[in-house]
Amino acid sequence: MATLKDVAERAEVTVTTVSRVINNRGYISEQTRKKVFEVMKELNYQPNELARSLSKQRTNTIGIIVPHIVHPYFAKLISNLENAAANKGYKILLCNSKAKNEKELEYIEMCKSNRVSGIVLCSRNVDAAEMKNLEIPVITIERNLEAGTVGIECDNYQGGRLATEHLISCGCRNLLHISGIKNENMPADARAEGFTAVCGAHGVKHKVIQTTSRIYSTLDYHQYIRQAIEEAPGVDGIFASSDLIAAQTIQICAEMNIRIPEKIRLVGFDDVDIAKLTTPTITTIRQPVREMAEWAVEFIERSLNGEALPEQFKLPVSLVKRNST
Amino acid sequence: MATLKDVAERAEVTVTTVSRVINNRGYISEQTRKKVFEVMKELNYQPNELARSLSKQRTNTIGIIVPHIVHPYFAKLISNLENAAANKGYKILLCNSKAKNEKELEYIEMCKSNRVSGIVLCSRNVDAAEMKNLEIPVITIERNLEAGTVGIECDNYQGGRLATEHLISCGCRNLLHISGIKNENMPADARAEGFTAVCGAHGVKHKVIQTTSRIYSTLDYHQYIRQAIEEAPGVDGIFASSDLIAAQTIQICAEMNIRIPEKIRLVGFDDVDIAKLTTPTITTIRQPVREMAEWAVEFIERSLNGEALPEQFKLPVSLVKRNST
DNA sequence: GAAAATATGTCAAGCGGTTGACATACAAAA
DNA sequence: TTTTGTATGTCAACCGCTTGACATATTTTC
Repeated sequence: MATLKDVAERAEVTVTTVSRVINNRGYISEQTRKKVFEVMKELNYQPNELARSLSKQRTNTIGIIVPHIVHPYFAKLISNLENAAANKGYKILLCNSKAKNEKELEYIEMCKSNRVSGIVLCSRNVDAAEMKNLEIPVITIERNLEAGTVGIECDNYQGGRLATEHLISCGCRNLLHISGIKNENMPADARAEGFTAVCGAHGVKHKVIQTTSRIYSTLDYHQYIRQAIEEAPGVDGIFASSDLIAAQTIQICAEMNIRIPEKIRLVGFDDVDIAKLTTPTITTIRQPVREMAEWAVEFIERSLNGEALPEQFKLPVSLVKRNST
Repeated sequence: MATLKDVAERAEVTVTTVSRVINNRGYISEQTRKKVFEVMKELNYQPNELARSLSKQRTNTIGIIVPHIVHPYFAKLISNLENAAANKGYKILLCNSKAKNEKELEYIEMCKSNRVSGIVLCSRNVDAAEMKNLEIPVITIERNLEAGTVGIECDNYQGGRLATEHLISCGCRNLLHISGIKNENMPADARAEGFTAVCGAHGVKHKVIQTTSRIYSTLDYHQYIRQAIEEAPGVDGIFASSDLIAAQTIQICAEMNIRIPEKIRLVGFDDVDIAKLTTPTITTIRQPVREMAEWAVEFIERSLNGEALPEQFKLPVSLVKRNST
């Protein structure tokens, strides 16, 4: 492959001049600039980003660590992060931790080795202590981590409230909340709190059920949902902690011959594509994923500029009414 | 951050020795090795991959270019590619071309600048000529490209045949195929050919309908599917060219009060998660995505070793029976 | 006891760009 | 006429690591 030097020789200038053209520094005549660009095209030259990064001591790479890629929420998140990053000239190093602690750590090391500008951590929490001497900004999304990282999350509590209030306003009086993973100290736990609070305030019968991390790793909640419904006779409203769970709930209800929304009303969470692909479509709480992604990239940039960052950054959610309620 | 030199000084050896330890080259006593590792841990040292790559002239990075990330097929593909890559020590540079030609080209340049070991191109075809002087192995997945790249695809023709034969064996006599993008010369076109061939052989009434790339960019086929069904009265079997289209077909049928599988039997393509999340679940043609991803990585490695590669590599598909037929 | 294997060290070039310091032109402005 | 601004060139260090060449020990092995 052509190098800076090749370009310089061919254009009959010095490497310094070519470098000036590429980096837009110092004085360069329009003529020289043109000539250099011509030669670059001729030689099919592409500056070696490795060398540049090494020299400049920065990479414009953002590492993303997620526990799943096919999970529609993370797919959406990744997509939005890639987009936000690309808009600011960053590229994405994608890591799938498969919700395993050791893989997560490995990937963090990997990101570090590659001198990423920042890490967006969407995977479950490794020991926060591990993060301490990282020397790289870490932004978490919907994860608790504390140790000097920025935590971006949506207003989960409010989301729980909105969903529950909506169910109650639809006439439901016996609610079930199928929640995310137990014992993981996740921001999403607040969804259950919002749920419980509203049910309590309205004096509505309610029950919260939590999945295990074993289920999370396969993303197959069916058996679990069936059991939950069977053990909650008379339920007339379900608040699922993700659209994925909600979609599976629709299937179980179909199997059990329970009509949605006639017999049971259902609200999901996330507002990912799948909420629009089921029959009926899913009423859900919309996470502002695009904004969350944009802020993640923004915070990485700010951190690089030495600006102070918030410990926590919470974005508002909203209810999207569809056909499951 | 700590450097090789720091480690060497602290361990009271030379950088050469440390490098030998890290790269497992030459003679090193167990004692020295241990000492070096200790110091590395002490200093929280991570070798700078940029410098390594620059020096070694190879990166262990694979660029993936897809037209969509949230599309379940690509999400699955990305996930499998990441996994196959990680198993062989490669990392992933993720690029979302949004099905736009210019973005695709940009990303190819970007991959080149970053000296990726290879590019897995799942996006639509840029001008093949652009690929010629790339000096980087390019593997396409389900795309035609010719110009010295390896094309991995599943047996689309056979897939079309399997789906159609299945529908006919279920008793269907009036078939509709809702196909992928028109005028793009994609391997997936063979699905329609298989469909037509089998229908012809059985003397079954049939019709093929093609979507436009405008629809592909939003992934919302609803209107289009509705129109297709309305314009094909008496249809009793639909072969959709993706599970995503099949899922939307289920919704449209529900709206139109057409029961699946009683009135219309439906077969999808891909076998992605969504096929299991709809009601009814979708009978589909399974693409061996894992194998395709593994071969993609394998071919990149072989190319790096100077081994000759096939022009085309076709993998077998299979029918997965679910509840939509 | 000599050859071979093992275990380090020394030195320095190279990977491909970036960048600061400094020199040298020539033009336009004061 | 002197400044100042513009446009390049020259030189070389530096980013952090790899690697080949060569030297020098100490152990093993035959």
